[in-house]
Amino acid sequence: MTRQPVLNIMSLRRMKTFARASDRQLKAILSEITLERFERRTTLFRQGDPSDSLYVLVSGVIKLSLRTPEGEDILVSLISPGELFGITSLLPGMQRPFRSEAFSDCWVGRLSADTLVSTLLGVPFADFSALMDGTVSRWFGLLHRYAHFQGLDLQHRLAFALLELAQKFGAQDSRGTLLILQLTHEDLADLVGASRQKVTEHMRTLERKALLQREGRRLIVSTEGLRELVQIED
Amino acid sequence: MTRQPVLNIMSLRRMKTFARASDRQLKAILSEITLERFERRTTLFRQGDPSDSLYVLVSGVIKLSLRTPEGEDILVSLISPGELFGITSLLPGMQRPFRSEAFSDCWVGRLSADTLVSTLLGVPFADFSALMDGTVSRWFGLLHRYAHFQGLDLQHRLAFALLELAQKFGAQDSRGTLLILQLTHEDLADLVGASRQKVTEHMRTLERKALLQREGRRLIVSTEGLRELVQIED
DNA sequence: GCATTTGTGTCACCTAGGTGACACATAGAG
DNA sequence: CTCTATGTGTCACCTAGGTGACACAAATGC
Repeated sequence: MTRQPVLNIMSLRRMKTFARASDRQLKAILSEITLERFERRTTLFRQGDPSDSLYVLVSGVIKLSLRTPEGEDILVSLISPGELFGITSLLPGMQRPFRSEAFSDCWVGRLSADTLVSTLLGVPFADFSALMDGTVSRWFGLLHRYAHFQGLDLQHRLAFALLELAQKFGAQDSRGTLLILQLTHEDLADLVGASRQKVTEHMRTLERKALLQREGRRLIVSTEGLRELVQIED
Repeated sequence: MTRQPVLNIMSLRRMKTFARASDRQLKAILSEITLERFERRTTLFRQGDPSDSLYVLVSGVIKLSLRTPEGEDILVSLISPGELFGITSLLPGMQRPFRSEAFSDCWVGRLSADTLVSTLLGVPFADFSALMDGTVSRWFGLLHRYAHFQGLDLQHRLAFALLELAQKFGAQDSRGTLLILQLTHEDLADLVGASRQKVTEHMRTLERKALLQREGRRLIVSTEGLRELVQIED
């Protein structure tokens, strides 16, 4: 087993996140970081774990990935030394969206998101976290969507997109969820990354399956039906 | 033209981002928000504009989209009332990554990211912004990558991925940029969303085009060459 | 109200890329 | 040094989905 690396003020300051911090702040942070070693191929956390702590990669490479219900693997990102990861811990009450595994032998520092934020900004974590939630969490949501879309066929991408839209722009209606939005098939195509024609075709088959009806150009979707469709393999 | 909507403490507090704020904070923010009207199909900002201000959608729907070099449109997100958008203004020195356009007639509040952060958190914007940059900006980068990957063929996705890796894990070498990373074709496939076999094939053609050489299982990429390859249509 | 533009439905055709199968190379483990 | 795992190269085949083309429907402007 390799010797534990030194983690001091100097080495912290070389990392982008800590470049601007004062010696006092870094000292405080250092005292809260736990160094841990992970051998190649061991996992740090898995999808669905509570997102409690934040990690700093000291040495090695970390792989963030996603396992689809179909058993396909999606490599979301490779983390290089100096980067922070496990960032969902900055948002309130999140679960880990990705699996994290040591791509090579790694040394990793672990600290609480709270410590980081309150030390660097001197602000209650809850306030910070709420602001993140109101702003930047959308990026995360979109990232999540795109990553999941990898290797889904059009049918399923469409179903997911419709569910998302129903959630955001849906009004309850006796026949299902009414989308208060005039989307053309072209818009949907741009959203799911497909051609206008194929979207038309698949929308018709969804209609035939009664997961979808139309009233003029307004859509009424059956959220239960769609959810069932996409969760068959979940 | 529709009557200008009222924007007051009550209406702000119904929005997720402002739910926790005090009356004093909201009052301060209100005094800094400028209400603007955008008719359907007009654009608020376009890709590449400086990311100076932050927007709150008061009514209507906003569309965030991306125009690929190939002329394809990618619909990244639809924003519903109450949401903040133009969030890149929270990161230092960003440009707008997406085009923003009124999908229906909209009322939009505009304020500076600085105002929001210093009012809600009472922290210098630069500090906040630096922390965001060190943490959450990765989400943004990934989102950007996935969005751009939409409708690119494997060849180009691979090229982009290799450039990204070269940037992150590359060491300068007489023959090009050496990747200090033992990636299998399977890993690359998981990264670009393709099958192992096709990745092998395309890697070989990249080798034949001399954009890539191998030394055992290490890769040496020609960043210039790859950049040229992907920018042909840029 | 009519004319023009914008959206929908449905073809037939074509190609990028998925899949399975196998031979060969290589690299760790013992 | 050898054996087994894992990775690479390359087939032939198949299918989801892109593309162009056109008819019809529905909005929208005037």
